[in-house]
Amino acid sequence: MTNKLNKVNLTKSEEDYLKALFQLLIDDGLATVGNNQLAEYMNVAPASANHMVKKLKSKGYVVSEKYGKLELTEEGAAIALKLIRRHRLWETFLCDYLNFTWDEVHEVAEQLEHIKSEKLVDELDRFMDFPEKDPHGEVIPNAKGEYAIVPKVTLSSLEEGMICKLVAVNDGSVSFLKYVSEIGLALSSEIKILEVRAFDNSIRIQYDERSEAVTKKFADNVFVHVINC
Amino acid sequence: MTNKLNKVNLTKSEEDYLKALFQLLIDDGLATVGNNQLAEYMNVAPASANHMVKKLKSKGYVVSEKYGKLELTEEGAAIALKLIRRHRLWETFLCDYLNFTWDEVHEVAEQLEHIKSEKLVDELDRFMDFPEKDPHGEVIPNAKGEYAIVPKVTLSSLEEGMICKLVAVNDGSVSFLKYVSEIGLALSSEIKILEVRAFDNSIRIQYDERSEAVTKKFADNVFVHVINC
DNA sequence: TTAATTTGTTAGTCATAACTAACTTTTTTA
DNA sequence: TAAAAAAGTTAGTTATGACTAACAAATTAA
Repeated sequence: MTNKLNKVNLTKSEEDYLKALFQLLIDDGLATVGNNQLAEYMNVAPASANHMVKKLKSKGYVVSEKYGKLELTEEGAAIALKLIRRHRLWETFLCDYLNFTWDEVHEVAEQLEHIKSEKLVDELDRFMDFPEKDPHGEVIPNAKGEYAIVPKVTLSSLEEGMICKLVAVNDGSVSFLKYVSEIGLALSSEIKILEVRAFDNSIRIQYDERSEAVTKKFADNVFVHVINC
Repeated sequence: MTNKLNKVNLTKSEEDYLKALFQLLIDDGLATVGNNQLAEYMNVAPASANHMVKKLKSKGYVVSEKYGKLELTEEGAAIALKLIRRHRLWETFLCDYLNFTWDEVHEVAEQLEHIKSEKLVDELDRFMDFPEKDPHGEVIPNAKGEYAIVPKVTLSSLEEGMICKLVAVNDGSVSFLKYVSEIGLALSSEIKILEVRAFDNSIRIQYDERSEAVTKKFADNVFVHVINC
């Protein structure tokens, strides 16, 4: 009630930051997100992100202590979810009705998601008969911001031929994290299971333009969303 | 060729000004447009318009002498036409597919027309099977910026029951212009012909919430686009 | 044709949102 | 645990596009 006025007319930038923070925190399943991480994700200098975080804190969308990690308030998360809903609905529209390909939609949807009109997006949703997933397989939140959380599964639980997306990595083991980045894996990497060796449960995966064999222990600590099976 | 780089990435504001100037010059059929007129149309202070005009001149979209009237270059007009095309296509889409009403479309189309993607608008055009007019009866320019110019007719040439839009007034007679504004008529006013009196050719017109009787001489100097007959 | 009005311009300010550079705090690691 | 590295912050600059206030030129009217 007190911050109803604040909600009106967020700038495109404010919206982008809230969405980015949401993606880092919830969608990519990271436990903590810091200022520099947000800056890197947004492709801006740390000072720029810091400035915006201050602003979003003063407006009640972000919470953090000085030198501490960032969190979204309920209001902040609600806005981010609204943007994600719009983004995914537009992507679906572009692919299904306007002959856009998988790789062309993102840039345009990034612009379309900022159009201010509740009616526009809800009518678009109705026009397409309330699709549940976007062209990348991501779940589209409904008008209330509700969406089915696709449970994260470990890479080790998949079978040959399945395709998945890396959404998180377990624990704070430095050597493990180093290993992950050294072999070129990153959040959002798309991974295909080429082969599961029965005798030791090691698996051969393909991602980007390379393939790599990893142990079960490694795969136990990699969380993915299944895209295709 | 030399200003190909300039063409890339106009800001939303630059686009808005070019479109406004086009509307004033060509669409509304005014002979000359000055800085303050542009400012008023854009709802900004004269200084703001002046500043932007300078910028657009330096980029080769506008031509004018100091203290002189404003004109668009071919490049400037082409950009304006592109925006008008986008605007009218989106308005058509909103009305025909997303259940928007006549009066709801404008504000949203104002936002949508700035989305940067040639493919988006051309595919939208194809999806709707290349509509020729928008919901307000305005002609939609094609992908090359070509459009049929609806000839301007005088108010005096219309018959009872016809509805039209005021798009221009003739000559520079001050008393006439004062008369026009004193009875509450303005550019874009929507006028219905209530009655044409045969004995002196005077006509009774209705617009906004009022009706007024005007002489043939008056009606000879008012140019309109016919909306409905 | 001079005075008044309108129109156009310039100068300086403000907010947004980016930047670099310098600095402080926290975390890591040697 | 002390030094190095990483992470976060602050201060000051830049560009865009608004604004007001003051002023100059052009047009209109007395």
